Formats: sequence, C-alpha cells, structure tokens
Amino acid sequence: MENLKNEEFIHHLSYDSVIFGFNGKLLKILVLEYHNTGLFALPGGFVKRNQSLNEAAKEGLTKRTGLKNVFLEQFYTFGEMERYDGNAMKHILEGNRLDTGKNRWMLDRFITVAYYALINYDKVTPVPDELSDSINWYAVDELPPLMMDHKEIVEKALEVLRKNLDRKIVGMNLLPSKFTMKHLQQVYEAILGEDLRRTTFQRKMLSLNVLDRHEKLYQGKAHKAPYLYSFKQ
Amino acid sequence: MENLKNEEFIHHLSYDSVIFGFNGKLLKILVLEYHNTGLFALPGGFVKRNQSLNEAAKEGLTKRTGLKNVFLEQFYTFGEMERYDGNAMKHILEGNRLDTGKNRWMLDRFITVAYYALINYDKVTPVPDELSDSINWYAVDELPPLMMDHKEIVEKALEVLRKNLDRKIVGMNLLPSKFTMKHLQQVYEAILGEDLRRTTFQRKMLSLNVLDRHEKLYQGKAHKAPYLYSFKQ
DNA sequence: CCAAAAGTGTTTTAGCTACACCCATGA
DNA sequence: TCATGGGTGTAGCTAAAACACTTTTGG
Repeated sequence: MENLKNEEFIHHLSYDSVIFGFNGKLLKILVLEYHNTGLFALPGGFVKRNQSLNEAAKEGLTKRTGLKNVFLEQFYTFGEMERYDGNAMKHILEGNRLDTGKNRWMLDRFITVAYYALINYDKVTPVPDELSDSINWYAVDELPPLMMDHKEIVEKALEVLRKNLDRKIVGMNLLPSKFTMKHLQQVYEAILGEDLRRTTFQRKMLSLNVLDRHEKLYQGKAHKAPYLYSFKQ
Repeated sequence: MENLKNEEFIHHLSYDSVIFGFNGKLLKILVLEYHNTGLFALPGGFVKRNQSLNEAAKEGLTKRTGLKNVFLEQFYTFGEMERYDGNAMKHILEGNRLDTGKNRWMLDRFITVAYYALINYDKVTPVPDELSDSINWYAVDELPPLMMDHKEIVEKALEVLRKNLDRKIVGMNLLPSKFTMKHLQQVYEAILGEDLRRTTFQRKMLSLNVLDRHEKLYQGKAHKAPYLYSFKQ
C-alpha cells in the first residue's frame, strides 16, 4: 500500500470513472467490490501532486482495463457535503487492515471529478484495485447498491452519454472494428433505452457518411448476410 | 484577510466563473484586475471545508454581482500541471502585502472547477474581491491578457454556451424581463458569433411557445413598432 | 407619401416515417 | 422453395428555410 502514502496525493480530491462496455446485448459498467465490506463502488482514485487530473483518470482506467487510448471524458464534478461518508471509507480501510491513523486523509471529505469511458467489452480483462477483491461488469439497469453518491454519478453519466449520442460517434468505442448495422443499432438502443426503427436508423447512419462498407458477414443463418461496416479513418 | 485563513479552505482546489452579460450589443464577461500587479483574472475563489462546491461558486457570484438565483452551471474542471504558476500567485499576494509564508497554500498547485453564469448586465454593480482593485466588463473578443489558463477557460465556456444554446432558454438571463424579438436575436448572434435570418429566428422562437407577447414598444422611429416579449412563467 | 423595420402568408426544400418490395441465405 | 432478416425505392408527411408581401411608424 506504499502507493497510498500521505504525501503523494492531493487531499480532498478524487476521480471516479463510469466505464461503459457493450456485450452485444446490454450496456454495462465496471463496478468494484471492496474487501470484506460488501461495499460496491465505481473504479476511481486520487491525483498525484505532480500529475494532471486527466492523466490520473487515464492512468486509473488503464490499470483497471489494460487499455490505452480509449475514449475518456470528464462530465461533472461532485462536491456536495452529503456525499461525504467517513464511515464508509473507514470501513474499507479496516476491511483491508489499513491503519486509519496514517491514512486519515482518506477519511476526509472528498470532491470527485467524474469521467465516463467507452471501451470494447471483449478486449478487456478487468483488474481490481488494491482495496478490492473483485471488479465486474453490471448491466446499467441491474446495478448492485453503490456506496455514497455513486448511483447518482452513473445516472448523470448516462444522461450525458444520451445527450451526446447524436453528436459523437459513440459506437466506435463500444464495438469491434467491424460490425453490422444491427450491432450498431443495438448499441444505440442500449444507450437510449428505447427501440429504434430499422430502416430509419440504417439510412441515418449511412447518410452521416462516416461508415465504410466491407464484405458481408455469413452467419450460417437462413437469411441475407448483412454487410460489415467500420468507422472511417 | 481573515477569511483567507489557512484552515478554512480546501487546499489545491478552486473555482473560477465566467460571468456573461449582454449590454445590448456585445457579449461581455467580468474580469478582475489584481492590486499592483497588472494581472487580469476571472473571478473565482476557494471552497470552505464545510461547504458544497456549487454553494461556494454561487456565493462567489453573489459577492461579485449582488445577484442571487441566477443561472450558474459547472462546465469543466481544469487540472493540468501547466496551469500551475506559483509566481503569479506570489505576485498577487505581494501586491496585496500579504505574508507569503502564512498563505503558502495559495502558492501551491490548484485544480479549478469552472462555472459559467448568465446575468442581466443592467442590474449589476460589480464588486471587486479582496485582492483586486477593479472588476470590469470586457467584450469576449476584446479581453485583456488573462493570467494562467483563464483565456482557455473562457473559450471553453463560450464553446459550451454555444452548444447548449438550442436546449436552454439562454436569453432569459441575459435580457431584461421585457424585450423585443430583435434584442433576443442580438443575444443569440452575439453568442454564436454569426448572423441569423430575421424571419426564421422569429418563427423559431415563437414556435417554442415560451414567450408571452405584450404591448408594442414605441421608439419614436419611423418604422413599425415591435412587440415586447417576456419569457413565460 | 416615403423609408425603414416588423410581422406574417405562401412556396420550396429537406428530412423523416411508413410501407413495400426485392434480395440473399441456409434449411 | 420457404422462412427469415437485410437493403433500398417510393410516397406521404412535417418542420424548417426562403421569399415575398403587407403593416406600421415618424419624418
């Protein structure tokens, strides 16, 4: 636990990440479970004194997923007094048999900068952090009870993601490099939580002129094989 | 300067506000000039240990403008290492004859949560803070050289404001309670930095069904008198 | 009665939806 | 050849844009 030394981090400030993945059916996020506590939380961490905020979040994401150069964006900074729960953190430290004296700064109030990431579900083997014994994918509408205000953070992340859907090419990060139109539509439907019209969706996507069409995907099914697409450049 | 006591504030964390106003022609923001330094900066401040982040920003806005209940929204948290400039802050403290020993925490690196506000230009008598000898309106495209990364913060604020223009009823906060369609259009044009079509704009605004029409405004000019409008409820 | 600005009716255009039809595929 | 899912043409609808015309005002 030497990397949690008092001096190394900026106090009172943390980051938390809502890491989205798509398993082909459901939109999921990564959730940690802390040792011996039954507490679930978003993956997060602290900012080193000589490290930029965005770098810290990026580094944290890489540690948990092994992925680099993925879509990661800040979306809100949570700083309410109500989010402070010293007992929860004490519980976590004790569950890890850490000295609550030396690590007192971790029991203080924290303001947290929240990020969301979009990653390729299949390319990831999630790695728990030092304080946790597991990290797992959970469908966004079947989350375990999350500690402090983490549920609220997830909800805000979803809201921002939905709001940005029409501006950003979101599928790029959640899908493998080649995918069918149906896959792409499923991602959109999972994010929006509603069904979309097949023909309308296809035409809208094609009209954006951001997709390259490739060979067809033969699935061994008794129907027309769909084209594979990828995002341009 | 007792309200800058070491113990009272969370270290390494600040907020800065881009406070927009509209003088009838130009989109402007409030800029501070620090005592004896020639340094210009956005109005900002620190977060008390027992105060929520949003409350701190709201309180700071009220202090500088006297206004309560105005539109104020967080839009990004700036945490790059490059934004840290201990010399600038030292310069400011010295310009105010403050002990750089006791106030050493203010020379540290800061991560700042940026807000933007929309206020009614005519209802404000801006008040400088303790470290500044003036606070003034500057047109967004005629800003003085701002310290550290404050120019970048203003640019991001403008970007966010433009992106949100179609979703929020922005004019509500920047105009007096009654205004003509032309005034409203001028606000939009000032924010977007481009001209809009008169007829299209009028119809779009009316179709939103958020305006009440009132009496006409006689300006003593040789042309048809425009209606005055206000935002509903 | 003129010029300028404001308001609105009408036409044109573009995008979306619904529906249909055809195509490709493997059983 | 049948059932199934995929791709696209077309007709209809709606909202936005472009254009033009009328109205109001003070000189």
